[in-house]
Amino acid sequence: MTDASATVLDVALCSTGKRRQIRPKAERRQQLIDATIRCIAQHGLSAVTMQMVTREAGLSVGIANLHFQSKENLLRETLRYVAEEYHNGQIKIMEGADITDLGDRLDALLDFQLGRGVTQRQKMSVWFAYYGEAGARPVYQKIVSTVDRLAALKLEALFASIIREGDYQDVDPRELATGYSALIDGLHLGLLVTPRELTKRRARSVARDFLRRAFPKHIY
Amino acid sequence: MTDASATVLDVALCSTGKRRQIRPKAERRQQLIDATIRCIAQHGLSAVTMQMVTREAGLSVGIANLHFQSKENLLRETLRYVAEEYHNGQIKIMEGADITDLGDRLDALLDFQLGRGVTQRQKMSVWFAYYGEAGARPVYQKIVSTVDRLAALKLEALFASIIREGDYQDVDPRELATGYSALIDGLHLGLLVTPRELTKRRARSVARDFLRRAFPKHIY
DNA sequence: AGCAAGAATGAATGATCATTCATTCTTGAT
DNA sequence: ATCAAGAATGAATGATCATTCATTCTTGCT
Repeated sequence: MTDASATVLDVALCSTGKRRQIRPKAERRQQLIDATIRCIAQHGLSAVTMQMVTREAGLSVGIANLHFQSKENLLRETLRYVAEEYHNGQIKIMEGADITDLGDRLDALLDFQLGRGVTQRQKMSVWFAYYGEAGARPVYQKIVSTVDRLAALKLEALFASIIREGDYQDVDPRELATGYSALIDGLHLGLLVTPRELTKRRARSVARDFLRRAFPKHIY
Repeated sequence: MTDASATVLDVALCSTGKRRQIRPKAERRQQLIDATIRCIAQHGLSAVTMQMVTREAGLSVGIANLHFQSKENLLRETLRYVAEEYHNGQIKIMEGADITDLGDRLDALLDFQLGRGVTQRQKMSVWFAYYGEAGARPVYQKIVSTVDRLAALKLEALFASIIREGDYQDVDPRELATGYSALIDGLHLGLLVTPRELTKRRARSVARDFLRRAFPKHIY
């Protein structure tokens, strides 16, 4: 039996009993990005250290530089990941052929934007941590605005369809899309900073109100 | 003549030729807070150092700790200052006896919120830098939510008056106030992160649209 | 089994930062 | 003119951090 020696080795190698594992590059990258998200949410972007992230990931300090070359790179890729996840989700709903009714499509979008997945404190924290730095960091600004632009165009197109279908007068799709996006951003901010005063339920209701005022024939 | 010796001294003391000056405590504190705002806007909250702030203020490194005890304290007081400046401005408009027409009051509020003073990149950067950290720092959360609460109540009261005056049906002042505040926050965010796609002019127009849809008899 | 390739480790390094405090300077009262 | 009070300075300190790299370990191939 080799059990005894194996146990001793395991304990000596790591407090959690895990052995050193070799995994594909893509998997390690994702592990590190996930750990970074958790660290930013818990400690704030400005307090995140490489030691913190790698400990959170259950890996050694050297590995982050092996896969990302630098901290700046890791942070940049983390932002890209979160940004793309959010905007791909939106676009999937807006382009998806599975929903034919436009009112249902609006509902699905709202559910996604203010539903469980996105409004996790974790994701919102990351989101706004980067927004906070974007004013001083053109790199962040570029990532966010690039990915934002496409979603904005799709939303505008969806609104335009609804306006045509409902024959709404005096409604500009571009203006309305800008307003709706801003409203959602603002609600996310409220959910993050003043969770006591703004519940998810109320945030949904507020966003729905906005849409109902614009498209009364499609919402409710 | 003591001119020669004085000149030598001045040059030796400071590159700008200024002598060491003794100023009241309150004035130094404000100088440092102003310098902190500029530094956050230019370099981002996470890159701000004490050396950077004191150099920006034209003072020595030691003085920040003399007046604020610690960096954390300085950052906290800077947030408090920016938050109070914004919310006092709002409340002044909402309480001011100089404007009797409620529609005018709404206009004044909108002008303040999306006008020159507030939408300076500097102020917005600071604003969102702290929001970004608020998820992880209860202290920031508390400062913002405390000062936010009062403004939200006043806004709700203003909306309630307008609803009464215009006899608007199916409009909940609380819900609308939440929506409007979120919209303004979102527009600020857009102005900061994607200034190419969202101009101040368009932001104003979007906010005005929101209000017009809710209070058609009061706006335009 | 033995070996080469390269993934993973973590102690060591050097840089940067917040904070301290002995010293210098200014001001206003005597 | 002198002096005490305390405002201001900045070199020094110690802590923390990102990054490096010599070494160890794992995997898959022969």
